Amino acid sequence: MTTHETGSHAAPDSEAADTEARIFEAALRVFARKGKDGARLQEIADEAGIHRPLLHYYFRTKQKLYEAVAAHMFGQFLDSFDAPSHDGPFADVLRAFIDHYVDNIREHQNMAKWMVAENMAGNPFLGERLAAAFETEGSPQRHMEEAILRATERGEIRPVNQKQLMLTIVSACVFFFIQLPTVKMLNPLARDDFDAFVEARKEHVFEVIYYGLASREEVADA
Amino acid sequence: MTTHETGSHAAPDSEAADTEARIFEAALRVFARKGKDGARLQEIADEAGIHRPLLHYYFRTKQKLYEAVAAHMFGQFLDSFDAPSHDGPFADVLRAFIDHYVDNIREHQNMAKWMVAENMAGNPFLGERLAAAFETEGSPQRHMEEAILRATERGEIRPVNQKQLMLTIVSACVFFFIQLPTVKMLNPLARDDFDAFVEARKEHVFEVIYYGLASREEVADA
DNA sequence: GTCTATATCTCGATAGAC
DNA sequence: GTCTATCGAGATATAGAC
Repeated sequence: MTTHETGSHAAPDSEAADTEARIFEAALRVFARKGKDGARLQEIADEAGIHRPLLHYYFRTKQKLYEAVAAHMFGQFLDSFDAPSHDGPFADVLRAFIDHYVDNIREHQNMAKWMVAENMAGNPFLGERLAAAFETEGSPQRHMEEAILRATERGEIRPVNQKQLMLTIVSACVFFFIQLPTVKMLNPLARDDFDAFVEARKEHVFEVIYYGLASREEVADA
Repeated sequence: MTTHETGSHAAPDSEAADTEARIFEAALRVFARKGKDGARLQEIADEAGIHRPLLHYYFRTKQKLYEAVAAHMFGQFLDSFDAPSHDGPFADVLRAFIDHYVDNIREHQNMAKWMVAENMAGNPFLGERLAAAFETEGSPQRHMEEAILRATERGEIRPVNQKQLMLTIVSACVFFFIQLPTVKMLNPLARDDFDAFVEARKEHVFEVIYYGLASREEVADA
């Protein structure tokens, strides 16, 4: 589930559906920025370009609006871990995962912020649901972890704790989106040409994680 | 500045200072969890075990309380990037930085959450101040970046963009603290023995970033 | 479906007794 | 320095005209 289902107020002429969608998208942004309690309905209404009472007309209460937003975000959250399942050289699998994952987060930055806000608030829901998904053998969320296990068993890569590695990859791919204002201050490329920065970041993350920093001769000695 | 300066209400018998400190520490936690707007004075008062009006007695307004908290957090924020300046083999410098940095964030998890909340809200302040610190030659915040540059110039490590690398190291060291509820659900060790998990994580981050994943023979070929 | 007006409630802040 | 009581502002929610 990645798209917001329009409610019972949908109109054929699409004007109403458009208003509802604009409210919903504004809510995605504001809830992501401020969290559930910090968000203000006035701010959502302003960003949607509508008057506040319309918000109640379409979603009745702040609680219900948040629930609709959270359900939407949660669908994107699970989808983001889907890795294309393929079984080539591990370098290719890793590169494809980083590419796919970073692109997904770039498209769903509000979801990433919402996920972080939920965890900072101490809410265990996301962890519980993700753990359940990871326990299901062959689930899309497990493809990457299984690829790591196969690669270590084959000796294709050196032995590594696959949970720690997943955490490192995800951290390197997500954290800079969460910290964008600071990243843009420290890195001119992120400010001037964000897409180019994102592509450079994908390449850097792949190279550091796959090859590491040590000069080749030094690693050969080790 | 890493400790909260007690206000003008300090009493010699330390009862008052104790109450003020308990309010302040509760405020650190609640503002970290919920952000400035999401935090409720009632929640802070409950966590401090006091009645709400006492909060106003010591800090007058929510705004002033937040400013005191933010000043405290900001001091910790700048301190966290201080790297012990030494010039041994890069492997040692990297290991020391990871060790120092992770220990610091473990001791100041509220600061890390606050930093993330500020960035998610779009506040440029942290980025501006950190950028200023990074531009000052020889500042403690720049020691690590300078160590990376020296190591690449010497051929001690392969060529790498030092800003991207700093971002990767910081991401790998901080993100799991921000995502603790999820990490604890996915990783039994993080739940059962958190300190052991943190030590294992330091080691993993060092090894992946320094040596990478590729098997030693494969890297020697590359 | 959208607007104006208003009711209701939560939260921040103050007054005053002790 | 701490409590009870209360005020006033700001936020959510509803009523009713158009």
